[in-house]
Amino acid sequence: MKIATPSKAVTARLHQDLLGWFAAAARPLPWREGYLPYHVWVSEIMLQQTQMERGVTYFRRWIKRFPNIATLAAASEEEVLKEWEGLGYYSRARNLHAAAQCMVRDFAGQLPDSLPELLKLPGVGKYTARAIASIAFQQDYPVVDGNVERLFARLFAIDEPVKSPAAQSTIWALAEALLPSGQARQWNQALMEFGALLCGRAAPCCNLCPVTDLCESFQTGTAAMRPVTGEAQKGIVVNFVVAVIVAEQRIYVQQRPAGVRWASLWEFPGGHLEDGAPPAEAVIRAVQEETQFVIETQIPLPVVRHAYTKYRATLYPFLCHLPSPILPTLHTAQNYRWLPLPDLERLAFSAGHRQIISRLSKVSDLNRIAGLPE
DNA sequence: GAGTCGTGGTT
DNA sequence: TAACCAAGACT
Repeated sequence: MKIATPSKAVTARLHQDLLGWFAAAARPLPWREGYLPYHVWVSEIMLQQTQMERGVTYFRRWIKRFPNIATLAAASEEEVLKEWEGLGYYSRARNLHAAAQCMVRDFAGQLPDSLPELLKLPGVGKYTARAIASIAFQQDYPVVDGNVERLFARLFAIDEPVKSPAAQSTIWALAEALLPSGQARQWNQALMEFGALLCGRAAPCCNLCPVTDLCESFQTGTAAMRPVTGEAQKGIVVNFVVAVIVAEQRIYVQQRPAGVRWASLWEFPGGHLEDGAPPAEAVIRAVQEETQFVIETQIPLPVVRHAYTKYRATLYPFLCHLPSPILPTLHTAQNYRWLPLPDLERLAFSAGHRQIISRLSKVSDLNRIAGLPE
């Protein structure tokens, strides 16, 4: 598709109205208080595929725990993942950690300020590198995120899927052409903020929009049909059995290996549950295969639903214990621990397993079996 | 370049 | 409820 470069008059109107709107309506986000490069970088990584409100919550906690690049670089991976717990896409946290160590090693503990150097950092791609260069360092680079895609799809009536290579090429070219030199920090944020607050996905606030006279979708009544998206993806239903094994008042947890989903996070053992198979029997087999423990009793715990990426999982957790009074030792490459229930708070679990833990404290049988106070 | 990487909110 | 998706990156 071919979209004409906006005229000088249209460009000037957009600059005036969107920058003016942003000056009045910008949310007071924490990283906007001083635009410290470290703050801008962390916020951009956290906000990837993440809603603003959650991002801000995690950001405040993160900055308290890791106030600067040096403290982040010096932290352990386990500490980093614990701070990230619940936010998802955990490679972002590992990349943040690795990039901080890279900055200490190669850039005197500072964020590099050139686009090519930023692009070399793990976890920093086309969007994030330009966001940091423009917002933190006030360099003239445009950004295209989901907000800009949606806003441009409406303003310029882009009628093919915005994620398609052709549309991406068009949108980036428009972003280049529209960028007001010397104002990239405010302009890029203005586009994204406008997309988030006024030109949202579900309900574009056209009645409040200052540029409806320039908006091709508004003029043709197609704003609600933009942006065009690709094929819908169906969720895949999966079921798992999970064993909370208690012995000598401690609970068995193991660390997931590198390179898999939830890498380096902690979990309870278990396995896939075949359709129609009895969960109480499956959990015995799954635990024996994974740990060689032979579980003696299984008490069903509340079922947990956990959706992640394209999967919709149902977890069938069981409270289990071992016949032997001695904590078994494992000879596996996998890291594992036997811990009292309160100590599980210090480890990072996936959201599904964290849900199981949060319900454990309410299970009186656990208190009895584990010998904890009722 | 299509698939994969989480999670909670919204519709 | 099932599907969509929110300041994407990586393979």
